[in-house]
Amino acid sequence: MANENNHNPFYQHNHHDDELNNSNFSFPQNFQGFDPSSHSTNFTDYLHGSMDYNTLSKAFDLSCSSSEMNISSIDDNNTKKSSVGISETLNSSESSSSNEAVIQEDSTKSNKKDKQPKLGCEDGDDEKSKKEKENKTKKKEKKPKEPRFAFLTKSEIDHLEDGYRWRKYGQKAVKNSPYPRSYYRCTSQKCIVKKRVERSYQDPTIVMTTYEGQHNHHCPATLRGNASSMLFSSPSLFAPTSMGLEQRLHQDFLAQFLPSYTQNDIQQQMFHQNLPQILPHHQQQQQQQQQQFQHHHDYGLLQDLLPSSFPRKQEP
DNA sequence: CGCTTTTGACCAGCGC
DNA sequence: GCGCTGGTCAAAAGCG
Repeated sequence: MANENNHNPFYQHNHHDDELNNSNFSFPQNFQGFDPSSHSTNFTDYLHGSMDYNTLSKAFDLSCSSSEMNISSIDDNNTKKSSVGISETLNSSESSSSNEAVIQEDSTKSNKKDKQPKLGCEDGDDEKSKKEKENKTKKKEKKPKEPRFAFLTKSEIDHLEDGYRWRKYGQKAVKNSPYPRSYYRCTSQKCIVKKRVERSYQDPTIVMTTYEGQHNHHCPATLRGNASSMLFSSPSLFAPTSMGLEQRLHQDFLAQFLPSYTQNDIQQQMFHQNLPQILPHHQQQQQQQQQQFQHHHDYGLLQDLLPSSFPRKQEP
């Protein structure tokens, strides 16, 4: 890979800029569970902050047929980078033809693993062989992956409130990390959105939240005018331009927001301004969370995770 | 009682 | 084919 930023573990620039989705970034090396050497990701999947997925989807105009952003589309046929690539978003097959219908939301086909109940435990070889046959036939149908967004959040709380209700359905130990990864599913009926939460083992103050899929319902806490949507409604960022996505993110998102907002600032805005009014039953929890957010403006660590060319917060 | 969390088992995909 | 790992299931336990 041609890379003019080899010195920076975070940044991988792809010079083949004819497709937006070639703007690849890797995860910081210090984030376990996302080995940057094997999991490349699009920067658009890797926004810093704690916006919920739908907000982002809207903000990025990430409708399934969006021809503009082409966010995180990676051809499943020719990537196969790893089994866990955080940004390996589906979009099987059609990518050669470009900008259209990029991120397909093929959840109907997808859930082959959601699943065969393993009812009636092992009735013998017949059952087993049946299952094996079924599995073989199913193996050929590749499960399209939902688009994913990952967030780094500096917080002492693993499971951050985002307005949706989640049910934890699994937890796994992360290789080489003392911190487990938790798996959550949206509790809303028929909503297939999932999220994973894990903590960096090198900087335990950083929580990585990965959203997968799109909510098919409104946020239980209808976040009117919340900070996240305000932040992401920047016309300059989301208006179609001839500028590459990476550049736009670079110039607009980071230049506008990061220098003036630490991640904690953003989160605190969200929680302070919106959620307590909308989620009275969660108020106590919110307040507890707010208290646990650190109020310092230690931006250094996050800066370290950013590409070296990104604008930096000015020291006073 | 209903919902959520915990946790061991299971499954699928990938690399060797 | 085998082993490893990530992801998911589902029974049991916990909780309000």
